[in-house]
Amino acid sequence: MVSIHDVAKHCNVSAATVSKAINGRPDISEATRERVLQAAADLGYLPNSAARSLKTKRTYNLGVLFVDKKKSGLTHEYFSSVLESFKVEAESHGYDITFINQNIGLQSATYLEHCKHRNVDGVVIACVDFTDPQVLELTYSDIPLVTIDHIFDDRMAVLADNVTGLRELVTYLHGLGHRQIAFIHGEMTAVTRNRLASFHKTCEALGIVVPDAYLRTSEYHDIAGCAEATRALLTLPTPPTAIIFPDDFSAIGGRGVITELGLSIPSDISVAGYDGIYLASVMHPPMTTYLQDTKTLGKIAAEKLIDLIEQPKTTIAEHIVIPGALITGASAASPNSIQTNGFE
Amino acid sequence: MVSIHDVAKHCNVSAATVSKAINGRPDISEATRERVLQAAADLGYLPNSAARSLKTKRTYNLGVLFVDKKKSGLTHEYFSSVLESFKVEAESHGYDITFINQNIGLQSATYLEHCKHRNVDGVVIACVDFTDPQVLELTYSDIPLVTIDHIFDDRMAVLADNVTGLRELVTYLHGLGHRQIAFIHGEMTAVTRNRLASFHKTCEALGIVVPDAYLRTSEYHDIAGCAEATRALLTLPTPPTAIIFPDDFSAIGGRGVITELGLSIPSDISVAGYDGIYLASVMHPPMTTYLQDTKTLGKIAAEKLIDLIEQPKTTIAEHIVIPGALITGASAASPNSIQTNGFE
DNA sequence: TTGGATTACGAAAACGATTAAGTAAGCCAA
DNA sequence: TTGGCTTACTTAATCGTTTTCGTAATCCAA
Repeated sequence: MVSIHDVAKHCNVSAATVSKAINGRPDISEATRERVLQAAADLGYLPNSAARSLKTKRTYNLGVLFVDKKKSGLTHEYFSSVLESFKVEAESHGYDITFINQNIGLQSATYLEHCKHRNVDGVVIACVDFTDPQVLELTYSDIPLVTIDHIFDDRMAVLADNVTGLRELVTYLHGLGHRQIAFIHGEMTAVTRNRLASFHKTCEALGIVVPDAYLRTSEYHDIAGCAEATRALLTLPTPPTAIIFPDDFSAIGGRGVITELGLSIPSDISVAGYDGIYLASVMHPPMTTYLQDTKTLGKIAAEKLIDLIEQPKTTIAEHIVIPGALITGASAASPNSIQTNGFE
Repeated sequence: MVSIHDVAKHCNVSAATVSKAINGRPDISEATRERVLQAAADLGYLPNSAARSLKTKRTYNLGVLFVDKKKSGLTHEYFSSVLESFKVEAESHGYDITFINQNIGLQSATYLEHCKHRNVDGVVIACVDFTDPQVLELTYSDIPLVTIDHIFDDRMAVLADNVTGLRELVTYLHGLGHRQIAFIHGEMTAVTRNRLASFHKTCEALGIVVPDAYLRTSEYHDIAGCAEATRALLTLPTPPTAIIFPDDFSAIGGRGVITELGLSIPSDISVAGYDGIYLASVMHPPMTTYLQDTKTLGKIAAEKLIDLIEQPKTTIAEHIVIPGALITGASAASPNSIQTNGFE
């Protein structure tokens, strides 16, 4: 391990001078700066991040907190896509990414304790159970923080545009001729509330009547749950002609039940998902869905978090909504006469 | 920030005593240990990892290096699944995970330099281009290291059992009656060489003749490439009755072409993938594939890496092969007479 | 020539921990 | 009573940086 002192000795200067040269400080002559930098390169000097952050209180490490109900972890397609983009952006600003967990060494700790122990400069929170006391503790702390798809009053938040998403989906289905639209929504979170409100508002505006039985809950990413909810909808006296699922992934369950009951998509029933994950585009027929712009979501989250860290005075906590895009796949089409005759 | 000195003052002992109490050192009385621990808890003391690792040269951080050709990053389903399991295991041993990149702050650096700068205790390498000079530099260093699905002579390696995988797939297809089996394999890596060798060996043992035209290359995870290769196979004078794709994901491309040409799976042609990702099970018809045990792969990789770190003297670099399992989906069936009549 | 700026550097303290070495107190045996 | 062990601490150095402050040298204006 070659330290700053080795470089100093090699140049006949003090360690302080080396530090200044490396960090681009002004009170040093151009000649010595070059001499020092050359020596550092020759000796293979690398700054020790532990020593540096012990002094400066800055680690250039960003914590990532992600815990979903289904324990998908990194295999969650929507999240891993957001995270990948977050990571790329963070790295371009000189930050590294580390995962937050509930350990300090072999002892268990809260998320906040873990963050303090590791001295992360900031934290991004996504997809967690936002009612978890440990998550709340973290959001009440003074660590710079960005939440994804959730708003904590005065905290920075980056959100997918769920209101527009549901409006566009419903409007599109309505345009195809559907008047009996069911909505299987995820468990009650901020995201779900927005989607649900937008669903109702859009239906009302379009004059679509939504029977209570057309609304069902099934956890996000829960294939079995979505299958069950779909089965319930299809066995109603007047089943819907179109179903909107909680997300593309759980749609697998819903579509499975439809096929199993001998119905075909979209001639017998139309379906739509949410998220626009890759999977949705390769299903047969491809999913009509609302694409969430995960790339932008992750990038903006990183940018904003770094703003909070580097310009705390002038950065105000915003709630940034990232637009998505309607993807019209063949899973939705005009309802046939048999399907619609019992209604309207 | 409450430090060890604050706790010391609060207990009227020295900082050294606090450190010993916290770290379970023997030369301290049970009474003071308890007093110190209580005070630490009361004051909300948390050890500062930067200070600690500056002294001890141990960070309890594990670096993860993953860069695939397609820049999938975390969205790579196979890898993210391995990593998730790696992460869970590492955390249970008190280690955190951090990603390795080519930056030190805003300056660019090699992977090795990044590791040294951050003082990671060990590194896991997966899916990278193992001919990349920077990856080689890393493997020639003295950092504890585990590679996944690749062998660097004297380094620890954890590998999926590609030999058994291909043997089982070929044997299964042969058992269904196939004698014209094509293999679209990925770019030439250690993994590919193993699969290819096993493919040839098994075919030979079963008396299957493999025309050169039945072997094609298409990069892993490359849907378009796999589509093209499949198209080439299907336009041969005597097309194969079964095709093995590089992986489940790129199989999407191959299956697309088959459908596009008006053929149906498996009545006209059988297909098999590799990996056993979730996607494979939800395709219609579900993929016959070889499931890689990503969970075990990740877990063992973490265990072995930690062994290397904690018991360097007694841990020998092994090449551990993790068995997978044949998944028989409806994408493969007995070839019909039309398909086979031109041959055998 | 004097003295106030400016420039370029060094000395030393500090960050928060760990740990080798030193020591005071207590105990016990001879 | 003496001296050798233990036990339970403390002292002080150290890890590799950063940063404040001090200072010698140079310059320039009066």
